[in-house]
Amino acid sequence: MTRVLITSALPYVNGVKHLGNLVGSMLPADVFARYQRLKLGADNVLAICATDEHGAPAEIAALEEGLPVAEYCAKWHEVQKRLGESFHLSFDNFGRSSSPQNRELTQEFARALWKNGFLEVRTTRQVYSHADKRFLQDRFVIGTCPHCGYDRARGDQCENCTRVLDPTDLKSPRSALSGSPDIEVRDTQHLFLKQSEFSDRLRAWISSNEARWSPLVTSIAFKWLDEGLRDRGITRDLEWGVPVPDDIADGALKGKVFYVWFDAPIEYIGATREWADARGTPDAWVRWWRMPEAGDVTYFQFMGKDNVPFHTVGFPVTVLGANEGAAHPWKLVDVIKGFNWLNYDGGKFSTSQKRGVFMDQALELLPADQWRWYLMANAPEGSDANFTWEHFAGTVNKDLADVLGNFVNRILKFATARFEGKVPEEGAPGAAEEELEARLAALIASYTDNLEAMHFRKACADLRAIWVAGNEYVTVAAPWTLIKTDRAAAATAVRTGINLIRLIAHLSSPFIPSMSHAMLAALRVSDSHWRWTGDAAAELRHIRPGHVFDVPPVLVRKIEDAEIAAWQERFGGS
RNA sequence: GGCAGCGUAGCUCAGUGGUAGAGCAGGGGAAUCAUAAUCCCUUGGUCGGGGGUUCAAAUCCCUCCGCUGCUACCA
Repeated sequence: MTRVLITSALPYVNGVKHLGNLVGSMLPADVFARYQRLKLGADNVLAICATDEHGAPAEIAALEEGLPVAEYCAKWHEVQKRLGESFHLSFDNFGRSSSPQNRELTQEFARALWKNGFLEVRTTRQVYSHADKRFLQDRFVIGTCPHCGYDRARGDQCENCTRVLDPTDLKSPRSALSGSPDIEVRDTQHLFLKQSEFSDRLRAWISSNEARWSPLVTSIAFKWLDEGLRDRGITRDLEWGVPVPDDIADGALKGKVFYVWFDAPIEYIGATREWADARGTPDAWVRWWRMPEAGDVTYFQFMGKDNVPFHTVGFPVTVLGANEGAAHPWKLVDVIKGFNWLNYDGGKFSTSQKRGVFMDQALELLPADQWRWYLMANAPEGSDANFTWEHFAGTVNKDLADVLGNFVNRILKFATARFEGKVPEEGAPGAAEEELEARLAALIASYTDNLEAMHFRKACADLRAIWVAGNEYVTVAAPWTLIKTDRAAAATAVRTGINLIRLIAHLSSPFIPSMSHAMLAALRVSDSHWRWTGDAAAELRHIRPGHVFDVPPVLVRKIEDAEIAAWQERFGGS
């Protein structure tokens, strides 16, 4: 038996995520997980996500909201978890990087790296603010740019002249948090991960995956390797995070925490442990993550391109370094799927500027499936993609309402009017049905291949072609004409059409699970236990004559021009 | 500044050496079961400009223009 492990890049806990965040990792991970469950069975698939909760941004956002940081994170974790469920994201666990399980694992990884000699203590100089009683990250120090004189330049880069800066370059520096000039440069000690020692191994590993990963992922990874890996600080002078254990460096880093980027990917494992603990099988995580128990697992990671360096360099170094001399090495990722950006009407989605459409707002407008379909059919796979309201409405109306929704409606209404709401038994499949079966077999094969390759746009095009093939069949079979002269032939067309709805509902379920469920419910057919198949002929004979069904309300209502205009107005698109 | 990616039909995008493709929009036809929803056919592009390699270039190389991202303390 083969098993599949899927992780989505962790959304930062800092507020509601926008559609760009959704389509860049969580949504495709869910679609892929749903497909794999249909193929392998739910027990052989594990899909993991979590909120990424540590780091200075969470601390500062909590201050702004007037909440203790732990409460702040708990609150926004719940919000994100609920929104994910509302989007039908079917993660086996949506965890928290601040969990005790992740704390334990992060410390375990750090101890292994320390023991293996891949961590060292270095002294760095950092800005400390007396007023804020904390060390400031470079970008939280502001002052006058020495190059252009801009008086609100940040310590990492001047936004005015774009030059890269060091905080000590700034004239009249002050804290961006309190505005206080009472700051000083202090020595502080940090743990550094010796990434540079892994260059050759990483290059060989990435090269070996070049054929399977996309150019987006490999080109970013090679870029970092070509520029030369630098050792990376993995601790921070913060309160909120996983504490550095005292048994590393003889307690020299007491009171410091690990950098959010060190503990966040470890939460993939942490969230699996949370899952195992919650279901009362605390050892169940081992067979997904430790070799040789996880030898039959293929591990897929989904992420936006900003995350690729951390998943091709940072986390692999953590894993490889901890694995040296280990009896049960950690599972390394097999396939990385990266996404470009989804832009909003020509500009960037922006959390800080509230530009674009956010997950909670989207669901106020339309059901999740409409968004899921649009986003996946136009996923930013090959290059950055662009969201516009007109394109969105056009896609939803044409694909979901006209092609799919109307297909279901026209068959069930006709069958009810002419065959009393039961699957008719007369007639036998003929030329039209054979043609349909052959067409479906070819389309399903292509659809499956594209899902396997995680080519989601192409998979959506195939799925849509399957819906079109359904309409094509109905048009050719024309039961409304046959019913006048050959009731048995009309019955065959109706029976085939109803079975086709069932097959289409199952095939569509990874992308539009709610609509799929509604179709199957109307047919009074169960949506559990169905397995992925290319056997269209058998599927089209599944529902027996005499079976009773319902005509559901319109599956997808069309978006009206007035709504598009109103939404453009409300969200600021053109 | 450096690095990377992109620039293909009105729009959104496939296509990495062998006679330019899909969906939408536009045009024509068929059908009238259905959410006026469908199905078929079809118009439309000197593949950003220029130069080069090749029997052959959207595809490889150079250059210019435009857009985007990254640049290691953003997460």
